[in-house]
This record gives sequence, structure tokens and C-alpha cells, in this order.
Amino acid sequence: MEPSKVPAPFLKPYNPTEQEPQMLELWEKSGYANPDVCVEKGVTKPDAEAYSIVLPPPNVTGTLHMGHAAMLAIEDILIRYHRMRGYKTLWLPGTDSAAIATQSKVETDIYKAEKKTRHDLGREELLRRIGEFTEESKATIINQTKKMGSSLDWSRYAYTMDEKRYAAVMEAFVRMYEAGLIYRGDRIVNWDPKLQTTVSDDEIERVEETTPFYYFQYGPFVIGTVRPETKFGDKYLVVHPDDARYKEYTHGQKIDLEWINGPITATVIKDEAANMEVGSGAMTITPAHSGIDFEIATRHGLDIERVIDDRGILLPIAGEFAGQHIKKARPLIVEKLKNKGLLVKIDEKYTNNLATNGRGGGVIEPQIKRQWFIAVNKEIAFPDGKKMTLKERMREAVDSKQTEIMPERFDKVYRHWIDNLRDWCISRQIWFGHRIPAWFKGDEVKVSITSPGEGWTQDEDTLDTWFSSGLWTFSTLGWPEETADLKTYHPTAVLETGYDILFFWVARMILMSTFLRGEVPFKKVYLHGLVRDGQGRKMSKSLGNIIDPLTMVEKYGADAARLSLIIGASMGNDVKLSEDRVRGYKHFANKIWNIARFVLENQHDSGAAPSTLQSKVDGRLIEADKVLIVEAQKVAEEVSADIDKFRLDLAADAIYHFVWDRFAAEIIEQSKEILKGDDKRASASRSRALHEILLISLKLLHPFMPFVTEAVWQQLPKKDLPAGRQGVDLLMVAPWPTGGQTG
RNA sequence: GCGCGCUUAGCUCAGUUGGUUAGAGCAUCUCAUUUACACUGAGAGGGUCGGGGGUUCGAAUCCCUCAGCGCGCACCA
Repeated sequence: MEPSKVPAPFLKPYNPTEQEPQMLELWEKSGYANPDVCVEKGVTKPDAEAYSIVLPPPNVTGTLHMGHAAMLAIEDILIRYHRMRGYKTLWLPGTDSAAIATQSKVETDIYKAEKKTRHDLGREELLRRIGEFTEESKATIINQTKKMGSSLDWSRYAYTMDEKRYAAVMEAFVRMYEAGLIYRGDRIVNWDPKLQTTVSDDEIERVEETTPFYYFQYGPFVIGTVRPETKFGDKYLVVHPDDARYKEYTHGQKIDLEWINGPITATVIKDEAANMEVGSGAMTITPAHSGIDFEIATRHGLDIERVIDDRGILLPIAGEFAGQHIKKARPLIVEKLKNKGLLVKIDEKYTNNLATNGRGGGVIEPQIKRQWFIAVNKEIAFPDGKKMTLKERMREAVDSKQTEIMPERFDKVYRHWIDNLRDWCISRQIWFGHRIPAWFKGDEVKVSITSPGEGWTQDEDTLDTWFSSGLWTFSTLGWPEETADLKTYHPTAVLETGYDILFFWVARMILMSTFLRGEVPFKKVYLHGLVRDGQGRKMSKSLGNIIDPLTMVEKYGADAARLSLIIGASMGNDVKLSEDRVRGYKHFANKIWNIARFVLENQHDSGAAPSTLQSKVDGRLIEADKVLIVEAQKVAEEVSADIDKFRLDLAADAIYHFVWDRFAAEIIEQSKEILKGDDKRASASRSRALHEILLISLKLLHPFMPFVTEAVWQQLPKKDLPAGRQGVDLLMVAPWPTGGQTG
């Protein structure tokens, strides 16, 4: 064959850096990521079944990491596959404001540069600065997302703080309040003294610390504690009713004893919350700073006195220690008790799980606060007429298989979480976020989106960021308006995300969607693992083992980066990634390129390419070649079945082996003889067969490696563009080898 | 304390209702070839499938048990 028949770009090795931007431009110009355009151009039938995924929105102020890259690769594979199969396919992009994280980052930056706190700036100015910051940084994450080849419909882009989403959040709050699901109450909450806000139970991260465990003489009792600084107000001694050691004491009995700041009168309380196994079995309680103690106190109508203020400073009840920070006061208090002869012993090696704010905050101090809560155990009426509690509804969603969690083992984790779920504290004392639509005038409270009138002031607090995230599958589709998008694409087909946010997000979307829409937010939940380094360690700055997805894209191409995150990553398990693996898949991209080059160089009749339509085998092919095509179609079926089962790793592996070991190494090698041979019919037939196998391979590979396959496709002289289709001929919308929607 | 997961070649992992001689990639070694592609091809070595016990004609796969690693939740006076 004359070399001139081979298009110019094929004369060089595959160069992702050169090809990728061109492919991105082609895709973007085509508009095919938008399902409306696909229908308009005849790519998708107007009545085709919908397939939708809402992208878990990355933090606006963040940069793309390997976890994002894995998520984008998985979702893009599902999306491209379904688009090629003819579904009305929507992948909806967005970004998240990440309220606490963003505000604390901006506050820190401002303090470093100007030595000013948010109170120096005021609410309005701080929000303006945060707005500037998010505006600047959002371009970064959006650009990086595009570079991975993600075929997202940017015309539907949503941001958690944009006008429409803000309105949806307000609407949701009001509806839930009116249904009696949202209430305001004084309860023990997790208070972060550093960020000066409450945080939810799920946001708490336990950090193991070794700390002394002190035993003190408390009248006739010995009590144990790791927190002597809370003990000033302790005037109740709690033992288990069945504890034989204390049976001589009766419930309510008064005992005079010497304590930290002098003589006090303690009251004996018998309550089953006391654990006979721990320490001496006797404890004193601090109801204002402990959830369990608060419950005990409430149960018996005991006094509740605050000991520690919002910043962690001891209150006047601490006597001579008042005004000191709890951390500094602790050893001094122990010293004083020791001097008074009340220190019995110290167990130095006690392992304590310290509660901290997982979002970069401080050590949690339980405090009693008036906050907004969502009642999870209250029976209410759902839009579809069902009467049950939120907890029950969240269980029902998975029991009934309306939502299926994959891998299955996370189903149990989800149920376990629901069992332990308590009312969700949704108010936060930060400024950046959706402001609570509640208004106060004296003792009166009104909930409404706009001010009820003269003299009413709005609640200063904002909502937990997961409140708005919970609405995400439908707020992005136009809710509360009953839009066409909402009707077509909700419930979404799949929610694909990391297993680490199963509780934060997945469970809350189910909660919100079932209540506000009476339907589940997604039919399936697919949870992927964490991306770790080659040795299985978490990637972190301090270890210096971070593999940056964009560096990998620059060095080896986006296709290689994507494939390295898919092959070998079985469902729900962590992925171990090393640069060597990425490099290996770059070789594969080049292999594809060269296969195409060989096939094109050996086209006998470039004017009449084979039909290549699924299950129809070209009549001009000789028997041996028909067998080859059937074999390729079998691979297509296998790949499709694997994708349908969410076994993307197996699908990618199957097509990888077919293309390299079978197509390149065997079929093409054998073909060299045939093509050079004297049997014209055999040689023409083989030439057509190779072309057809190439087309099938490109299609099967495209969801996994969109760039190199599209680049090759664009060089092919003639493809199987279906009749009636307008616009650019892109592999992105070429028909899938096993056929349309119903398979 | 309750629950979940993992343990298969030097490394990373497949092996979905039990069924020939347990597979792949990377790495290692040997050979070939200037080729569609050296970002290549052919081949080799490498495994008592974590230990023990059981069910079965048959177990990497099912059951019991032990060990190591990892994770979640709860407790935390």
C-alpha cells in the first residue's frame, strides 16, 4: 500500500498531549454531552429511556485529586456506554461550597495577611471575600475535571450556593418545618470551641490519645475520670441500681463531702446508665458537658450547671480556677486534689478516643445549645401518603430495593448507621452557607423565606452543608419547580461516590428525597474505594506520596490515567496506584494507535468499508473471517455484561486482552501473510474483517479510553454513520456494538 | 464491646451459584526482530490459595476455629 493512504498523524507515535485538547474541543463543539442536543441531531430517539448521574460536586476551592479522577473515570464510563447504547443520557456537573471548610480557609488566610478576624470584617465583608475566593478557584477544578475527558453537560452546571439551589434549600426548610420535622430545641450538641460552631455527630472524628486516668475520693466513693476540669459542678453520684457494692446507699440520699473548692452536699442517684464494669462503678456527672450525663439529669430532674464556656474557659463555678482554659487548668486541679488528699491513684496509660471536628476544627466540647434539629423518630406523612418516621423510610428505601447499594456489604453499614441515628442538628454558627429562614421578634419565632415584617430579625445561623447536599439530585434538576428535567431524570440511575461519604451524603439524600419528593433519589448506589499509593498508604502531603492526576495526564495521557484507576479496582475496594501502572497503559494507547495504522495501511477497498452493524456480518467475508467477527462480537457482549454489573474492572480487562493479545498479537500477525498472499478474495475479505474488528474494538474501548479511540475514529475514512443523523460524526455517539437500549 | 472487610506468584490483584493442569499486569530471566508498534514479539521461572479442622466424589470457593492486617460504629465516669 502506498504510505500516502495513511493519514498524516498516524505516521508518528500516539501523542496524547497533542491529540487530547483537539478531542476535547470536538466533543465540546458537538454538544453531545447535552441529551437535548442528541435528540435534536437524531443521535438519541426522543422517547428513549433516560439514564442520569449527578456528579458528586467537588469542593469549589479544591483541586482535583486521584479520588476525584477515579470517580470521574467510573462515571464517564457508565455515561459514555449508555449514551452509545441510545439512552437519553445526562451527567450533571456541579460544585459544592463546603461551608465550614471554605470559611475557615478564607478566615485563616485573612488572619495571616491582615491580622483580622471575621468579627473585625463583619458578616457582609467576609461573605464578599469568600465569594471572591470561590469565584477564582472554581475555574481550577472545572478545568481539571474537563481534562480527564468527562463528558458532563456543562449547560446544566449547578453550584450549591447559586440562586436556584439557594431557593430550593429555603423551600425544603420551610416544608420540613411545616411538617413538624424541623424543630428548635435546647439539647446537648457537639460544640467546636475553635471554629465556634456546632457540628453534626457524623462529622466527629475520634482521635486516639493516651492520657492519665485519675481516681478521686468523693466522700465514701472513688470516682474515675479523664477530665478533672469538668468536676466542679458534680454534685450527683450515680451508681447502678444492681451494684452490690453500693446497696447500702439509697436513691436520693444526701452525703456531705469535701470536694475541690470546699465542702459540698452530693446526692446519690441510681441509674442503669452507670456501668458496673468501669472503674469503681461509681461516677459523678456533668450534665452540661456530656450527652449521657445530660440524659441522666433530664431523667431524674437534676440541676444542670454550665462549667465551661464557648471558648473552653472555666466559669465562676470553678472558683479560683475561673477564667482559665480547661487545658491549662487540668494539671492544677489534679495538684490541688492531691494536696487535699483526695487523689487516690493515677492510671497513666489510659487510651481515650478524643472527639475532634473532622473538618479541620478543634476538640469537641459538648454544650447545651438552642439549635435547629431534624426529628428522625417522629411519625409524619410523606407526599406519597405513607405515614412513618424518617428512619423507617430510610430503611424502607433499601428494604424495598428501590435503592440498591453496591457492593452489598455497605447495605449493612447503612442500616447500622440508621439504627444509631439521633436527631440531626442542622444549624451552624458560621456565616458562609444557606441562612436559616427563621425570624425572631422577642420570644416569637416564624419560619418563612422572606421577612414576616417590621421588627423581625433573621436567625444568624446557617445550615449544615449536608442539608443542601441532601437535595442535590433534585435541586440540580430544577426542584421545587416540576421541570421537564425533573420528570425525565429523577430518580437518577446511579449515585457513584466514595464509601467514606455514605452517611454524610448518600443517607441524607435518601432522607430528603423520600420526604420532599416521595421517591428515592437514585436506583443504585455504587461505592468506590479510596485511591492509595503503591504500598497501600493513604496519599498525603506529609508522606510525600501524592500522585497528582494532572501530572499523570501530562506525562502519560488521560486515557492511561483513567485505565490505571479502573483495571484492578474491584467494587468497593481501595485501589493501589503507582506511576508504573499509568505508564503501562500509555503503551496500550499507543498500541491502539498502531493497530489502526496497520489496518488502514492494509485497506484494499477504502471506498467500501464494511457495514459493521451489530450482528450483521458482511456477506463478502469468507468463513474464517466471519468467525473472527463473531469472536469480537462475543467480546462486546462480555464487556457489556460486565459494565451492566458494574464490574468495570473486568470489562476493561476483557477488552484490553482482546485488543492486545488477540487482535494485535494473533489476528494481525496472521493477517500479514494473507494480505500479502495471492488469494485476492481471502486478502480482500481479511482486509474488511480487520477494519470491522477495529471498529468494534474502538467502540468497546471508547468509554474507557475516549481520547485515543476518538482520535483514531476521526482518521478513519468511512464509518457507519446511521442514516438520518446530523452533525459531526463522533465515536462518542456511535452505536454500541451490541445494540441499543434494550440490549 | 458490636459489626464489616482483607490474607492467592517478588509486588498489585482477578478467580460471582463448589467442577479439567489456579490466572493477569508489573517486575525478573532467555531468545527473536528494525517491525503497524522497542511504547515490539515469543518463551521461562515463580504458588502446600494465612494456619488448623470439617462438609463433599471434588474446596481458593461452603462451614467452624485460630492468627495477622485494615475499617466502621458504640463506649469512654
